[in-house]
Amino acid sequence: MVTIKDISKKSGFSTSTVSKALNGSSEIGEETSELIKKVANEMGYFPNAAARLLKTKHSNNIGVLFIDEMQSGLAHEYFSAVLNSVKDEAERLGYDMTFISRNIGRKPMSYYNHCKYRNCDGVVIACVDFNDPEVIELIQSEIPTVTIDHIFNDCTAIMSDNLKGSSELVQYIYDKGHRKIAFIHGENTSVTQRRLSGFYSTCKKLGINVPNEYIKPARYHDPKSSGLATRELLNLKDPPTCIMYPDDFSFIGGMNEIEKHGLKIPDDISVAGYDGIYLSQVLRPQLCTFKQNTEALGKEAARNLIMAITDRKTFVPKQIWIEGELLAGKSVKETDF
Amino acid sequence: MVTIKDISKKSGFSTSTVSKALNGSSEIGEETSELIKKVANEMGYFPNAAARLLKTKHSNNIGVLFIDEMQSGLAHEYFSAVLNSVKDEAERLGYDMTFISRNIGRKPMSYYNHCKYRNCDGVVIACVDFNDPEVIELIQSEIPTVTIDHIFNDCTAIMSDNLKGSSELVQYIYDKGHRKIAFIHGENTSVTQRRLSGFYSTCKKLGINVPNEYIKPARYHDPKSSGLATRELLNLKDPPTCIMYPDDFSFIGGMNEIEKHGLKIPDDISVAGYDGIYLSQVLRPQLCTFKQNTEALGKEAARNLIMAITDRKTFVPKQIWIEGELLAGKSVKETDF
DNA sequence: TATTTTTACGAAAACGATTACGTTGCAAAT
DNA sequence: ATTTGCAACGTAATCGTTTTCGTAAAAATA
Repeated sequence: MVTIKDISKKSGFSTSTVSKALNGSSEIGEETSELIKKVANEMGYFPNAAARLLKTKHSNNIGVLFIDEMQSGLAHEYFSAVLNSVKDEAERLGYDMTFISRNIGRKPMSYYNHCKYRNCDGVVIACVDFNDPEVIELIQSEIPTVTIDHIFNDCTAIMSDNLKGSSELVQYIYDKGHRKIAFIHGENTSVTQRRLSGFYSTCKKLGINVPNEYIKPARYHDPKSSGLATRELLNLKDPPTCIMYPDDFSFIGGMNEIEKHGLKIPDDISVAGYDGIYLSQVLRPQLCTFKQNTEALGKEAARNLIMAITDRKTFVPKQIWIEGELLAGKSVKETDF
Repeated sequence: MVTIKDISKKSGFSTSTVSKALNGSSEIGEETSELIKKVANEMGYFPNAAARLLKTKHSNNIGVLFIDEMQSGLAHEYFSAVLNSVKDEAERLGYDMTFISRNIGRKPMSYYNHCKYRNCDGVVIACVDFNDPEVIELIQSEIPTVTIDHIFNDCTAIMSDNLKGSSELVQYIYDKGHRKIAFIHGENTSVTQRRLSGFYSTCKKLGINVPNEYIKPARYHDPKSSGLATRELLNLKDPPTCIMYPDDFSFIGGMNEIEKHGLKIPDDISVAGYDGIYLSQVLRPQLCTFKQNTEALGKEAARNLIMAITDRKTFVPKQIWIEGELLAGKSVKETDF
C-alpha cells in the first residue's frame, strides 16, 4: 500500500505538503501541487479511509436501519425500492451505505453504538419498530437521522402521503358507486394509522356510514392475516361491496380467500390495495391501488440526510411529503346504489 | 467519546494493559482484567473502528457489488432475496455489509480501489456485468471474493443449479405431453447460457426436435424484450404449444402479449418461467416455474466468504451448487400429441 | 540457594492521515 | 533601511488502537 509518506519521499516534499496538495489546498503552489499529484498517480496512491476517518471523523458513509417485523427484509418490495433509491442518490453524492445491525464481531451492540463504532455520518431509518427504545435512542442522539414514513420530534421525516392516498382511493371507490366499503387496516404503525384516518375522514365527508364490523384489524404486510379478515368480512350478513387492504402484498391473502368463496373480482366484489408494487399491476384483474413514489422518497431521504450532515449547524429538521398516484386498475367495478 | 486512555487513567493501568484486557488476552491477570472491564462498562466505552482498523487491517465489513444492467437494482426480486440472506448470515457472523460503488466522495474510483479504501475484508459479487474489466480486476485481486451465479478461476462461486432447473422444467413440460416447446433465452450471461444448455440437452435426450425459430433471444429480466419475442413466436406458421421464459419477471411481458393475441393461458398456450419469485405464485393461473433457493444461496455466499477471510491461507476456492425446486403451477396444460 | 522460566504488566512505536502552528524568503509598504 | 505581510512549505502533535519488546517479581526448577 502506497501512503503519503512514500509520495513524500519520492517527491521530496513533506507529508503535510503532500496531504494538502492532494486535498486541493490553496496553500500549496500550483507547480508543486501538480507535481505531487502526478507522483501520486504514478505510484497508484489512494487514501486510507481509516486513517483519514480517525482524524476527520467524517466517514462518508451512511447507515441504514432496515428491519421489519415480518422479516421480509429486502424482499419487502416497497422498502427495497425506497432503499435502492437512497443508495443511488447517496452514491451520487459520494456516500456509501452500510447496514446497521445489532451486533458487531459476534458481540451484541445497540444501534446507536453500532453507528458510532462505524462512524456513520448519518442514518436512514426505515421499516423498523419505531417504539423500540434502541431506535429512539438512536434518533435522539447527536447523529443526524432521517426517518421514512414516521414522524419524530426534531428529526427530518420523509413521508409518503398516506392520508391523501387512502383518501383518494375512497373517493375513487365512491365515485364508482360503492357505499359499503370495508377497510382492513394494518395494526400499530403510523403509516397504517394515517391510511385509516384518511379512510374515516373521507367517508365522513362523503356521508358514508361505516359500521364497526367493516373495520378489521390485520397485520401489516401479512397476507395470511388479511386473508382471515377477508373471510370474516365475506361472512357478514351484510357484506361490503368493496374491500380496501392495508397494502398490495396483504391483498394476496384476501385474493385467495375470495377465490375460495367462489367469488370473482370485480364482478362479485371489488377490492383495492396500497403501494402500487409491480405485482399489483400484473395481477388479473389489475389491482386498484395507490402507487407511492419510492424513487422520490429515497432520493429525498438521502439528500436531506446529507444536507443535515453537511450543514449540521444550520439544518433544521423538516417533514417532506411525497405524493403518490392513484392506479385505477380494474378491480373496482362500476356499480349502482 | 471515551477511549482506552480514559480507562487507563481511571483504572491506573496502562493503555496496553487495558487494550489486552478488553480483548481477552491471557496475558492479563484475571482480577485486573475484570476490574478493567468493569470500569470500561461504567464509562460506556466501546472501541473505535477506525483506530482499530488502522492497526489490524480487519474491518469486519464485507462489500457487495450489485449493479445490474437493467437498473432494477434492489428491486430485482431474486437478487434482493439473495442479498437479504447474505446480510442476515453476515450479521450473524459479526460482519457488516457495505455497498460498493464506483465513486467515493464525488471522486470516481474503481471497484477494487473502493474496496481497499473501505478496507473491506471481502466482497460478494452478484448481478453485475462479469465482463467488466473493473470487476475482473477486483476478482483477481488479493481481496477474497465470492461470486454468485458466475464461475471465475480461483474464485469461490455460489451457483444456483440452472442447468438442472431448466432440465427439470423441460422434462415436466414433456411429461405433460408437449412436443413443440419454444425457449426465450436471456442474452449474454452465464446464467442464461446454462438454462439454454439445460434446455437443449434435455430436448435432445427426449428426442424433441427444436427448430431454430423456436429459440428467441431476449434481454434478461426485461418484460418488453420477452414480449417482442413472444409476439414473433405466436405469429409463426407453426407456433409452439409451450413457451419457456428467461425468468418470471420477463414472463410478464409475454403474458401481456398473449393476452393481446386473445389467447388464454394455459388453454391456448402453455408457459413456464424461472426463479419462483413471489409474483409467479399469485398470478392466475399460477406460473409453472423453477424456484431458486435464494436463502441458501445468500447464506452460503456469506459463510464461504467469511471462511475465505478467516482461513485465508488454507481456504481453497470451490464451487457450490444450490438446488432448487420445481413449482408446477397451472400454466402448463396437459395435452395430447 | 542459584538459576531459569513464567506471569503480569508497562513503554513506546507503529498504523496513515490531517492540521495547528512555526519558519522561511521575498516583495511591498512605511 | 526597517518593518510588515504573505505565500509556500515544514515540524510535530494528534486521532484511538494494537503490538512488540522489555522488565520486574513470582514461581518453578536444578
